[in-house]
Amino acid sequence: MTTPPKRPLTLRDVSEASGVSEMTVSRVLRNRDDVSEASRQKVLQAAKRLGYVPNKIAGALASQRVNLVAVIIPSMSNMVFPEVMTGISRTLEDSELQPVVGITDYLPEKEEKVLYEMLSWRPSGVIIAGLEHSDASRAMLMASGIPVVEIMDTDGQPIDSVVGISHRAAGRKMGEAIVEAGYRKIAFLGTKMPLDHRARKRFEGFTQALAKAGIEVADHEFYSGGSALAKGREMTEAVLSRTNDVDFIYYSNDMIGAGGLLYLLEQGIDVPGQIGLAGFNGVELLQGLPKRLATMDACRAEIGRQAAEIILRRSQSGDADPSPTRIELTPMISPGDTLRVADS
Amino acid sequence: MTTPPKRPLTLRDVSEASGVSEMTVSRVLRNRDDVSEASRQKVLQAAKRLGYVPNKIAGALASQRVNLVAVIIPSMSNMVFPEVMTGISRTLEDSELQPVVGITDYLPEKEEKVLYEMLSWRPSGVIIAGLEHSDASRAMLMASGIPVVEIMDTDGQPIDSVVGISHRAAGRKMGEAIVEAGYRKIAFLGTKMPLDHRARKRFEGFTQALAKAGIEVADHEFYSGGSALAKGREMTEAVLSRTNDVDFIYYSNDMIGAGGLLYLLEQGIDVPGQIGLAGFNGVELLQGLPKRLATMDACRAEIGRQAAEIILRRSQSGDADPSPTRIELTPMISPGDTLRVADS
DNA sequence: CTGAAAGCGCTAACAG
DNA sequence: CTGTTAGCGCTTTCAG
Repeated sequence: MTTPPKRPLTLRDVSEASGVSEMTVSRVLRNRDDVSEASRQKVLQAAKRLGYVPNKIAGALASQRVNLVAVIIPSMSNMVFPEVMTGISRTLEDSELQPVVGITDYLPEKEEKVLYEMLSWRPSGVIIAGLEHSDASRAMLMASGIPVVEIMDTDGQPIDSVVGISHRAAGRKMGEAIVEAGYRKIAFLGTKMPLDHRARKRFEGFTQALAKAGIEVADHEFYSGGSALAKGREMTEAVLSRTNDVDFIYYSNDMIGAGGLLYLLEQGIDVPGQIGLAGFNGVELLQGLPKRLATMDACRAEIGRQAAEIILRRSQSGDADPSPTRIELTPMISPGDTLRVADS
Repeated sequence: MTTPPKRPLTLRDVSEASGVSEMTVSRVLRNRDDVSEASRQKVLQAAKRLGYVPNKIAGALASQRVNLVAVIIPSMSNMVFPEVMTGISRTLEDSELQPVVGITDYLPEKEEKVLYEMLSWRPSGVIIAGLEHSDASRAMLMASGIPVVEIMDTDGQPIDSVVGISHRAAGRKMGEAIVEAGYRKIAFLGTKMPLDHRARKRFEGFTQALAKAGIEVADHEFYSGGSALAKGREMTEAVLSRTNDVDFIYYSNDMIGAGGLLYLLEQGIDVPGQIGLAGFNGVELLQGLPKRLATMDACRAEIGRQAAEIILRRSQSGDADPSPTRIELTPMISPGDTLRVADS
């Protein structure tokens, strides 16, 4: 609160201002209880008066401890990862650990770069989306010697721990439900993202389920970029004008599904009587649509929570090379109003 | 790539493995060009072989330079800040600087905590949303001695630089356009967020514009939490059932506006003939709705871009106490399909 | 309960 | 172009 300093304040400044040794100042500022109340007050007062903010860089170097958790995700603009983040933040909130986010845009090279950058800060753990990484990334993670939790997906070989759902199974399950409900001419609309492995796996599981019932995907279309809602609309129109008698459309995410739903209702098409619809994710947005789109909850917040929990546990309990954790959550179908209930 | 080390690797390890001095290794790893090609190759090879990742903690402490930009925003789940982030990331992308995000949930205490946390890492600059901060936060920012850019809002006294729009003017402008278009019984629906100062300022500007035309807000309602789309729907229904002959609804954000639009269309109400609508933000989502909601672009990406630009400029050019920058962008109204064009 | 000494792993600033 | 010498600001450790 005195005159703005050119040089940031140090412990020494607080020490001098309070007449207490640097060491004791350090103790007070770290909330250790082996300090007399008198010293504590003197220090706290001086620190506040000066506007001292500790230098974590120095602290971290000296203590070899960094209370940061690197969270590496593909995107922040599609509703799914923000929810994962919420789960992570909530559980880390009242611990020492703090999440730091890196975005990869679904690009392996960028993932590698971001990972390198993050690891160079020596975080206490890494939470990273997906099981597919470049060799270099895998090597870095293995060499880092810190807990690694791969999230979202369980279809593959984890490096260390993993928390997620089987997207293959999710796609299969939805495919089965659709077939069971009696739909037969089924189209698929999704993202043109060769690097979105989870969407791909859902598609694989889906076609597999149809195949088992002797059905082939009647039509499909992939998009990239632009407003997902608008794309869902356009693609739905395109498919319907191209292929006759489509009676179901499976969308790879809720947002394009919502676009399709709006389009069909506008056209006066009976949903789910004439055409059934389903998406994926269980986004909150769906609550506000004219009809609730059938979907499947991807357990996003829960995945975040559990992943953070693992890092937390490990960073506390000595971290004595515990065995990797594997958590596979089971997403449920919400039929909403756009998927006929199977007669049974 | 050798056996996983218990202790993280250091420069010294690379030095020994490559037979080059620590100092030269350091130079190579920082891409300095005052190293012979021979040494460079030896070092690079050894580093890659060992899987060495530099320790930025130590580097930062030694060099007194941290290439991090603290970005402090209220939320990540409402479409507006992710876009700001995109603007920031894009312009920082090919520089040394890296954004690190902190979330405040619109809570001043949390802002204070996050800010303290961030500043303790001694970043190269701070980009922070809004002009309203606790005294302690302002003090920290002023004492930090690093460039500070307050974003989104220009209605107030900045600490240092500022990039944004006048939300008061934005509300006023929309109010004027609505009145000019001939609407007279006007309702307002918004968030119940005493701490969302920008929404409040828009509301103030809005009522002010109406007042100038001798009009009072006919009805209003505020919500908090839940799916914005669903809330927009509910609130719109509530207002219409409570107040007769409302001919315009101004929503404090596009998401609830979209909910209202869907509801009105479902009810077979003529938009904008019988009731006009407008939101705020210019979110991409609107492209997929049955009608394009009238809105006003908040210039989110541009704000992010310019803010980052300021930090970048300052951190490069010696940072010789340059005068604060002030950038006020001017948002334009997009009438879309839900605001009658003024007869003129 | 308090303090002194010795680094943490790296880079600035010099000297070769 | 390369190496040496001092720290960066804090915490650990060990004596009081």
